[in-house]
Amino acid sequence: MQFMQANLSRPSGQQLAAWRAFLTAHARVTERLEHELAVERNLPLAWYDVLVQLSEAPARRLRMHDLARAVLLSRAGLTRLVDRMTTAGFVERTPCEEDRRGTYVAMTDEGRDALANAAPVHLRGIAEHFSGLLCETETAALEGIMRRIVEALGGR
Amino acid sequence: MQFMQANLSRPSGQQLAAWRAFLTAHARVTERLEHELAVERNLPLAWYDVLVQLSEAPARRLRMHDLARAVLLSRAGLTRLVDRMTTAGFVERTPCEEDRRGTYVAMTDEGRDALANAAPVHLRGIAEHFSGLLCETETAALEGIMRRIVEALGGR
DNA sequence: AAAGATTGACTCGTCAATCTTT
DNA sequence: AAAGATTGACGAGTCAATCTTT
Repeated sequence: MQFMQANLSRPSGQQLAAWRAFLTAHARVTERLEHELAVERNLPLAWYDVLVQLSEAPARRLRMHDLARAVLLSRAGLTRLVDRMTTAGFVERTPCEEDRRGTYVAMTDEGRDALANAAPVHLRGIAEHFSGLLCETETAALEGIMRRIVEALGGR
Repeated sequence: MQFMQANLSRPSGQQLAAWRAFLTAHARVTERLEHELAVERNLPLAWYDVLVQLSEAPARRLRMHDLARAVLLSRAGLTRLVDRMTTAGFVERTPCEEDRRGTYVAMTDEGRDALANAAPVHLRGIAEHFSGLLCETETAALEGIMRRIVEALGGR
């Protein structure tokens, strides 16, 4: 049955084309969304992402470790990002009473406002450059494929 | 007919889920491929990308401007990248005779060898973490969707 | 010893300004 | 004046080492 086996170590031309299209689409869309948010609301996408994660967390706060996982950033990288966002007044650190090794990052009211202000721009961008281009079937199929890829990598 | 219109400025929950899955899948797959190439061949993905672009170009060379477009990097960023790759002996700059403002970047034999050495690792990674997880129909559908997205953004 | 977080040194990429050629 | 490319100053992220708490 060897002849029926897909080649596991060499993507076909068609498969490579899909891979490249995937990379290009991601790069173009994210750079566009990044640009729109920067120009219209003066907010980096990474900041927006942090604010979203905090807004969805219980009590609007998360520990550094959990926040780092959520935003796909190393712990060291997140420390710097939170430094900047603290200076800007969007978040604040509070010591973690039950485990004093930890630190909570909590969204301030100012951070809440910044998120509310930026969300329409970002959501409009997603609709315009991504989800608005797919029909319902495609959206569902795409999500399934992407989840499968994440899970195959041990997607926590 | 207003009630039949999709909401163009607010993605639905399903659409947002697809968007997030897309972002996560991209981040996880590229970080894995980057890591495999770094560990097994000591080659950054950006270097690999430059070598691939040059290998596909006529006479194995491209002008900085065209190379920058191909690898999704600013011109300034590419200047630094080519500096490093020149030091490593993988590419070399040659002045452009017909338009002396320009500079050609050409792949050296050493660069050719590095690419040949790294390609199996990278292609195996793509097969294992991406294309091997999709059936033929899905691959074609995905490519179509991604191309549509790129084109909607004015996909040069 | 191990986990959570931070810091220092370093790498990489970007913007704005500059230089050369057209 | 405009295009191609490079440079300086800077912003941002990573690794390894460090500090504190468990």
